[in-house]
Order: sequence, then structure tokens, then C-alpha cells
Amino acid sequence: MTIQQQRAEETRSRILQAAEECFAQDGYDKTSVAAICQCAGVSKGAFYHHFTTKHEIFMALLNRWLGGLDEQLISSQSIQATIPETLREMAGLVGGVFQAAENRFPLFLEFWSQSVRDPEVWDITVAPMQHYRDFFTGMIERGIEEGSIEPGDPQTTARVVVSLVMGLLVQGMLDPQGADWEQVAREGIRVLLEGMQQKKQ
Amino acid sequence: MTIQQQRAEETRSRILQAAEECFAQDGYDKTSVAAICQCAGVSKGAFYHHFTTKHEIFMALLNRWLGGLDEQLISSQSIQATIPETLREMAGLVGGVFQAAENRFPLFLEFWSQSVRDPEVWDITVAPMQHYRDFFTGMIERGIEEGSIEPGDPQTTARVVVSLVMGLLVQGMLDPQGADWEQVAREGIRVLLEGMQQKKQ
DNA sequence: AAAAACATACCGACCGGTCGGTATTTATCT
DNA sequence: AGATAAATACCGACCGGTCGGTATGTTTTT
Repeated sequence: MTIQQQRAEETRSRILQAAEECFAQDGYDKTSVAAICQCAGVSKGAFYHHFTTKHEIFMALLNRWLGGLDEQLISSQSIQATIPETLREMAGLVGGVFQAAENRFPLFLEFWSQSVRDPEVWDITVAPMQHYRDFFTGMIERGIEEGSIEPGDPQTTARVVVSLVMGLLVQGMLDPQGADWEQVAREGIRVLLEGMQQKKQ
Repeated sequence: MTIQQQRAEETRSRILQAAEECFAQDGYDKTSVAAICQCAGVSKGAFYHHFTTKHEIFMALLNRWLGGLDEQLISSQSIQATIPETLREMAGLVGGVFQAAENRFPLFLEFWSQSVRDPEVWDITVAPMQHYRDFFTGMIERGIEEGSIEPGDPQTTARVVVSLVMGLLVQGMLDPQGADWEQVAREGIRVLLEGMQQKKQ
């Protein structure tokens, strides 16, 4: 990689960083390209050299953000543990996720809001949801196999889990100080598992 | 009420209706006052005769929408039933709520998105959440009293319930065709109750 | 010198809000 | 009851300003 390419990529990432901050702070529409440029310390020419459109940089951010999120969650499952144990462990991670992504949450809402209008945004916003759905469906199925979860429709049960997590996310986004959301997550998963587990009769 | 007042209120509600449609379709920022006027079939003068600001009509819509929602939910609790029965019944209502408010969902997301930036919007958007929290807290407390729910922190449990409902809402908003959300709601409440109920040992 | 990486000046479109004017209804006076 | 004044409801041209995007020039690397 040449010196010039290095420099270019540095500028590119500076612009991305600045755009993320601006979008999170003021929303997509109210963030002007000029504001992004000023925040990044570059000119408009630099911006339009690296991105063809304001919309494009928005999509770039969305992809980067979702990619990272996905990686983090999938890698957090241990193999030797029981399904309920794994789920409980994942609930414990919620607090970390909240803290790590706290300032990106407004951007998240922005994505959702845009996805109603823009099919392109919809695709990559809703896809992860279905992805997690499948992920949890697999877990539930294995739980039923190993006998730790009561037989039932894994699809529906998985949707219930995802719904709970989504709800936690939204509440955490809108009212971060409203509760200890990590604790609520743990309690929620606990109760859900209690309701899903085989009763010893 | 005089003829002139009738006429005025008719135009006013026409503008409100048009604004609701436009905001839901294009979002707050991208909806121009001119577009609202065209959709309502009135002039800009009429608009600014009835509302002082674009922001004001947004708030008017928000208030109207939340008022209706609140009424609907609170009135749906029967007194003679057991707490778990009441909760199950409320879960059954979800389908109706979804169908009734389907085209308003984008507006809902818009409200949330705005609430991150606008404290005024935040107040009246997040307040209902706390309201429902208290509402469910009361129900859980009564459930504990009547012995149908295992003792624990009613606050946290209530937050779990609200989270589940919120998550269902979001998923239903973003992917209405993705599942039979009413069924998921019923199943979710069922599992939660199963986990919360006193085990006969 | 050719190309990449920027900078700057600028354009046309649009938007929220204003304002002077008009038409219709309502109140007041004779 | 008829005339007149006042208030209400509404119209639509217009303005200051912003914004996304472009065209062109300048510097730096290859």
C-alpha cells in the first residue's frame, strides 16, 4: 500500500467517523454534508471523492455497524454448556453491549425509521432480525433435543426471545437511566427459561 | 357552534389527517408543509392559520395518537378475572391493535427517532412507557397477593413484560408479514406466566 | 507527465415561514 | 329588516437561507 493510499483511507475513515457522530446527534436529514466535512476536518471535495452520495455513506455506516454486532454475538456461544446456561450467559452480555454501543443507539433508531421508506435499508436492517431468529431457533431445537426445554414450536419460541431482546434494546435506547437493563435482561431470560424448561413431575 | 367554526374545524382535521399520512409516508424532515397542504387540499395560509409551526402539528399528532392508545389499553382490563387470565386476554388483543394501527407504525418509529433529539417529544413518548410499567407493576403485585404469581421484584418483572410487548411492537412494525405476531404474543405471555406462576410442589 | 487526493467556489432546487390581500360569515347599529 | 363594520378563514406570492451535488483548480504522489 502506497503512502497516498494510506492517506486516502485515513481520510475516508475520518469521514465515516464524523458522519456517525453527526447522524447520531442530529439524524440523517438534519445532518448536512457540510457539517460532516467540518467535523471530519476535510473539504466537500474530499467527501465526494470518497462517497458518491450522502445516502451511500449512510449505508456504509449501517453495514459496518451491523457486521460488528453480528460478529460479537455469534462468537459468544460456548459449546460445552447446556442451552439454558448459554442463554443465561448471553443475557449477562447485554450490559456490555449497552455500554459499548450507547452513543450509536440513536443511529439505530434512525436506521429503523429509514427502513420503513427505503427498501435497501430495510433489507439489511431486518435481515439480522431473521438471522437472530434462526440462531435462536437452532438453540431452542437443541434444547428440546437435550431435554432441557419443553417441546413446542421452536420458531415461535425463538421469536419470543428475539422480541424480548428487541424490547430491551428499545427501552434501553429511549430510557437508558430508567433501569438496570442488564438485570432486567437476566430476569427476563430467567423467567422465560423457567417457563420453557421441563417441569420435573 | 357557528357555521364558520364548523368549517374551520373541518379544515383543521383535514390538515391533521393529511399530515399524519405524509409524516408516515416520508418522515418528518422530508415532509414539506407544502406537501401537507397539497394533500389536504388547502393553502399554506390555511395551514399557518391553524398551526404556528410544522413542529406543532407533529406534537398535536403525537398527543392525539397517545391519548387514543392509552384509553384503549387501560379500558381492556376486566375486574373479576385472575391476573394471569387478564394478561392472557390482553395478549389476545395484540392482533387487533396491529391491524388497527398498521399504517401508523411508521409514524411511531418517527416519534421515537425524534425523541432522541427533542426533549419535548421525549417526555410524552417515554412517559407512556413508564405509565405501562406502573400499570403492569400493579398487576404483578396483585398477582403476588392473590398467590397466582411467584413473589419477586414486581418492578423488574413488569419491565420484562413491557420489554416483550415493545419488542413485539417493533418486530411487527418492521416485518408485519414475518410472523403471526398475535400468536407470538400469546405464546410469549404464556411462557412468561408459566415462569412466573407458583409451582405446585 | 499522468493520476490520485484533495480544496474552493458555486449552482439550482427546495423549504419553512411571512405577509398583504380577499371572501365569507357574524355582530352591531339604525 | 337592511346596512355596515368587524372578525374569521383562507389564499398564494414571496423571501431569506440551506443543502446536495458539481465543476474546476491545486497539490502531492507515482
